[in-house]
Amino acid sequence: MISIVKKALLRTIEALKKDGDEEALLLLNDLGTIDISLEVPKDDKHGDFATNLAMLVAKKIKVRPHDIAKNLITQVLDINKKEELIEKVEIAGPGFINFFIFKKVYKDEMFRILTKKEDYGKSDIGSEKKVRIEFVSANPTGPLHVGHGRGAVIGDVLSSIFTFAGYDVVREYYLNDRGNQMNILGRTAREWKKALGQGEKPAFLTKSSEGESWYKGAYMEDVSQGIQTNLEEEDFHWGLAAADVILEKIKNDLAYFGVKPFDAWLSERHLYDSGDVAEVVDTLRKKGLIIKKEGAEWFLSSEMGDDADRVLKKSNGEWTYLTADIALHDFKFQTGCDQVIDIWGADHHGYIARVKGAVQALGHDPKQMSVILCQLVRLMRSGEPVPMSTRSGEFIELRTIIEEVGKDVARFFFLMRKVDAHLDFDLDVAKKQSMDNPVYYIQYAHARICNIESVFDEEGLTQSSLKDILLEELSCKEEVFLMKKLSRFQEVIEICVISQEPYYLTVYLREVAASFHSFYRKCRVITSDSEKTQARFALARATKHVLKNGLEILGLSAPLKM
RNA sequence: GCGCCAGUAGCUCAGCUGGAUAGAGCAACGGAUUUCUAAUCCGUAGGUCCUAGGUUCGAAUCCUAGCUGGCGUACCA
Repeated sequence: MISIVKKALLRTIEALKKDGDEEALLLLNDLGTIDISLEVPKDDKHGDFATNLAMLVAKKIKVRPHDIAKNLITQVLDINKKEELIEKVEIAGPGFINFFIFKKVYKDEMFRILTKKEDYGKSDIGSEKKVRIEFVSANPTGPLHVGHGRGAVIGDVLSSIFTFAGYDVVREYYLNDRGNQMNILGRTAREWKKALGQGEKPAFLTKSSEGESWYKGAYMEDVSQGIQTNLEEEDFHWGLAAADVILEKIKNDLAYFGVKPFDAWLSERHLYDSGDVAEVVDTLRKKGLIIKKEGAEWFLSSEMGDDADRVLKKSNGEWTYLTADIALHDFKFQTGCDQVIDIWGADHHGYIARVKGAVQALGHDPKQMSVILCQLVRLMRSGEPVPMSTRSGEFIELRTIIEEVGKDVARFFFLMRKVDAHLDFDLDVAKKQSMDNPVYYIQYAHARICNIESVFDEEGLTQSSLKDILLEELSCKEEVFLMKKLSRFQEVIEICVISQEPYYLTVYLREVAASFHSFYRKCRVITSDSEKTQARFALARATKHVLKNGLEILGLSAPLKM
């Protein structure tokens, strides 16, 4: 929708260029550097779209904005009048250009919705492009908790949005399945097994264990029961066995949360076994980016924009996690994708510079890699934060939260703030069925439309074909507003892709629902006036498609009844 | 010390790349239901946009300094 107007503007500028107008040429040159911005004004007196183009250009070429705007709009009108797109253009305020679109354009868009249905809003901005999105990647040493939930939903929804926008998306999960934590996990599991054999709890739970690490969570009891490994086996094998059990649980919890299945499970252990790690270290060494110092091997990441060098190989001969992460990202780029997106918790932000530095050092374009940092989540109950720590085992599982408030509410809570905003997950609010909980508001709009449809059928009515629906029947403020709102769906999807931020879709769906509820109260759909009924019914059904497509992307149910 | 995120209505937060009179929900107050679902709608009230400077036609938005809160800054994972 918005792109149609933008194209009209660009065509106008092209036409100006052909006229050889000197001023226009200057303008055109500047437009190379200025991105044409078209916004939907808050006040509809300012038209359907507005641009501040003239003011931006005026600044550069020192001509009065008003003159530039005037020049532009005569051309715009000339060129676009016959297309029945732009009805009127005005100059307002300090130099805004306001565009008024023919109402028919919105009606056409409504018909497009009714024709395309579940495909409406799909975009081709991602066609021929491949993107890898890594998310969750929680260590297989414990169940998912609330913080993982946010990353899981953001990654899941972002993947869906990219898919909807035409991208070839690989959803991936990276598994830290080696290293010391596997030993600790294995040791913990075996102690549990031993203790349970004697009908006791393991000793490390009660006595203070100086210098020894354990996973103290109660879940380890169940985990160890699911393991059939011989007690004589070493810690690491116990660790792998335990990790398998835990990973199974993680997968179950993710499915329960409505996260679509992952396309790729990447294993840290595999990166070592395949020789990938040795290879990237070798490459970096050949480039002179690895030095020995204080008994360890350091990656000179400070030469690649990081603020310090980082250890790859510790003085005890073990590799750090960063080393495998470098190999991991090298692998991602080797698969030939256009974009690599990682979703991490905000507590990992110090990691970005060193991984990007390594990516660059290995000859890839760091601009093709982006890291989305999810700010941390604070779980609140009765106005108090609930304390959490994975190691000590004091935390609330994601599954518990979903059981308590429901999948839709839990997902929506994570989606209703921007990813970089701190989030308080208030359990008391989540359980209320009020406007603190807007997921119901959106779903209710959908359910209402479904109900209208069944009444429509019960009354024995049949839908007219689209060409017989009269635009004039949709003329009140609420109807027009809703039509305009619906027509922005695809644009919103594209904004979500560009900003890598699913949040805008939730805001948009809430606006669609609000526009619908206002329309519903003001305009009765099924009446004795059959032409009005047909027109309004078409509008309601179009609304349903947009709501349903949006809810589907967010992984929320679209109930027929509430 | 350094870095990241934040500070906007009583509460929770929007405010997109600098734009027109700073918005929404909750809470408060007043109204709407013989009607396709009131989990709804309409209205009223509510503001030192943390502070101080700066940039310009124009700043909640950008820059600088400071204050407050959260997180990070490991040869942890």
